[in-house]
This record gives sequence, structure tokens and C-alpha cells, in this order.
Amino acid sequence: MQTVALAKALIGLCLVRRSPDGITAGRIVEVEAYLQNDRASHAYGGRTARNAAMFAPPHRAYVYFIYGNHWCFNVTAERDAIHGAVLIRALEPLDGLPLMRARRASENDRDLCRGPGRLCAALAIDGSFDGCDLGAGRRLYLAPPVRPADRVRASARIGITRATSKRLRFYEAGNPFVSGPRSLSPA
DNA sequence: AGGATGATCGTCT
DNA sequence: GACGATCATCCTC
Repeated sequence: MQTVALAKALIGLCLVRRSPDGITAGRIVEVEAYLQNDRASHAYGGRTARNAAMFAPPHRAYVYFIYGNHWCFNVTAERDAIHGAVLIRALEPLDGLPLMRARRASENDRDLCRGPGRLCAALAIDGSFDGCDLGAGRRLYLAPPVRPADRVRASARIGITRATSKRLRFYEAGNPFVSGPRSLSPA
């Protein structure tokens, strides 16, 4: 269950994006784990061109395009041809809010990074990041927490049609930047 | 070559 | 709460 351990450990970490336009960064407050033998995983059923990055070594990006509009960003978790990844579902905006507002055209700062597609828009994450390393000094990287994770809870995952009963969504309880239906927020 | 599907979002009622 | 947008990807013919 390496992927689940990573999912929980990511809560509270900072995701930092350096671009020519400036720095944007947020604190991870909500994630979902997608596992080996998980019918909801893009890699269930084997490797394809799209999901190849899911088979990459840990701490790489898996970025995919969905519903004709949105990019979604994952962190890979497993080694040796095991596929596992953690979808980043929401950030608490920390840095570069004016740039996020410009990219998102959002009325409401609470919604800047609340949702997997929204946070990719706010941080300008697209398919060019698929497979990229997320180490320090990159265009996109993970950084230590500015504030430790508080009250991490689990729930069912959102927006999927298969394996709906697995409780593989993890979020910081009470954080207003967590996404999803209110009914799912309580554990 | 064509059709179904989707780890979402914004808008409307 | 419901629905349409919109298109890359994958599967089937």
C-alpha cells in the first residue's frame, strides 16, 4: 500500500510551479489514491500511451486531459512496473494569487485551486509535464509543508463510476479549500 | 473510420 | 441538483 502512504503524506506539502510569468504555489489539502488492481485506475487493464507515466518511478508527474477541457495532475508512487498514483484534487493557495486569478478568471479565491482541473489551470500545469520529475529546482516540484497536516480523513473517491466503495480520498478536515460535495466531506 | 467514454467545471433552474 | 461543453484516447468494426 505504498500509494496510500504517499497519498496521506502529501497532505500538507506544498506544490510549487515556477513559470516565466511568476511563481504560483499551494498547500495540498485533498488527494485520491489510484492503485494496482483498482478498476477505477487509468492503468487497470494495462499500459497504454496515455497511462504510461503511471508506470514511471515514484515522484514523477502523471498528467492527463479529461472531458475535453481539463488537465489533471498526479504524483506517481510505485516502482518496478507497479502502477500507482495520487491525484491532487485541491490546494490551499499560498503564493502568486494574482497570477492564479489571471489564469483562472475566477470570481472567488476559494475556488482558485479547489478541484483537480482548477488547480492545474491556476498553476498552468498541462500535458508537457507528463512524466516529468518533481524534484527541487524543476518547473514543478514538491516542497516541505509550511504548516503540518491537521486531521486527515478518508472518504470515497469523487466522480468515478467503478470501484466506488473504496475509501481512497484523503483530505484535511475543516479546510475550506477542500473540494467535493459537502455530503462527502464528513468521513 | 467511427463511436463511446470520462479521476471536471461552469451555468442554469 | 441537473446538464451540456468538448476532445483525446481507446476499442471495435
